[in-house]
Amino acid sequence: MPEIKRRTPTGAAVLRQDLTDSIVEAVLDELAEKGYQSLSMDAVARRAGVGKSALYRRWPSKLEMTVSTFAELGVPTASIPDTGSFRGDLRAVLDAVLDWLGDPRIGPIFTDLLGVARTNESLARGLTDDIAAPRRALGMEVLDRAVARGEVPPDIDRELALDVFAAPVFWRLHARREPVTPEYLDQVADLMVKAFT
Amino acid sequence: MPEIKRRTPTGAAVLRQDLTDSIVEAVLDELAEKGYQSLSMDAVARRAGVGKSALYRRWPSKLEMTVSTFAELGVPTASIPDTGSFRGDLRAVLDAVLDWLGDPRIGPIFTDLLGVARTNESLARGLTDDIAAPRRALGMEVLDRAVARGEVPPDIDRELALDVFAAPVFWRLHARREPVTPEYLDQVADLMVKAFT
DNA sequence: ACGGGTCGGGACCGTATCGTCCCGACGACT
DNA sequence: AGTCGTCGGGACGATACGGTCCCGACCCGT
Repeated sequence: MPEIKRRTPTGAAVLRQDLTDSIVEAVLDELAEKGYQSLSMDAVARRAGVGKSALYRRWPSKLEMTVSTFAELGVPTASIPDTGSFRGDLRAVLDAVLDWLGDPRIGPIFTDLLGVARTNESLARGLTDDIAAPRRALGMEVLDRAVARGEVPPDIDRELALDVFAAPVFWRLHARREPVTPEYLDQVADLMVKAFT
Repeated sequence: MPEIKRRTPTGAAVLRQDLTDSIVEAVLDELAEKGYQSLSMDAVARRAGVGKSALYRRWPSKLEMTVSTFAELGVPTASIPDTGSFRGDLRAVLDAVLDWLGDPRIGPIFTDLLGVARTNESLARGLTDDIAAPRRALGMEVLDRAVARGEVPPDIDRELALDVFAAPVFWRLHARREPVTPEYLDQVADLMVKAFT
């Protein structure tokens, strides 16, 4: 008696977007749980409920799959609304940073990939170009507005300013592993306003 | 004709310190080059010029070897000298941070282990207790002195202050992968003085 | 003099992983 | 109606790695 193969109808002569989506989700979940190095292609396929072939039809390797998957997390960067004051804008920036780095998937993945990027140039470039750059652009707008309002001197070092905005949140969250509260962000905002105006 | 074994005289009934030392160096080198996950016990043994047995005579596993090795990097924490002013002390703190995080071996290893610590509680505790805590204590002294001098209000949030001291250096160096210059530290110090006094 | 523990070296085992290949079933486009 | 490329599934190969074990050589303290 032959083995009965029971399987739902599938596929056509084109990559199915819904499968691509669920693979991407599976990659992010695995990445968040295990980290890049411990992420296994079999586990991703299992989690996504697809065959391993489906993975290799889309990406040539684990690395390219990871990079391109994570890079898409960089896309949804909404502009920071003009709150009318530097203090208000800055606080909104900090919230946005926390939304991102504090996300239970994104934060850990980012921290993990930071370590991997060290020995992987293409991943490092992905982080810088696809992730960091668009976000820094948002902060830059805020600084420009503050200067235009006359709240901040025009000669400040913008790069430095962006560094000190984001760095404490990351540091506290993922290096010190302590929670970041709204009160913490309030304090950071107060400090920065004092430092930059 | 039997194989001729040529080997320098070795060992006695006690662990040889010189071997332990060269193993530790090999671990740090491998860690800096490959990261924890890609560090192989065979590679460490080869690099140190010892047998793999020598490793397992000293530590029960790769993880314990790594943690205890890296923890020793936390030892040499010289106190920050009293420069007479908050600005001066703070600048010295920033230099110390850069000395540590900017070290070509320590910085990369730290960044790497940050990612690994995420899924490894004992390594996370090692980082916090053996590495972070003693260093934060140094910064705390500086804050105490500044308060005693009357340069800084006594009610500031010390934890927050320490965060914003160290975070920018790490962020710039290992997240953004941009160099940190003395001028950069000068600017950070200026900002912090303005923010905290 | 001797025994216990270390030395380098290497064989070995179990396991995990990436990536390839093949299969029968299937569906959209020509 | 046919063709082409996808679908899940699984077998497979090659490789690498952590950890264990054993060996003969060696030396220090007793």
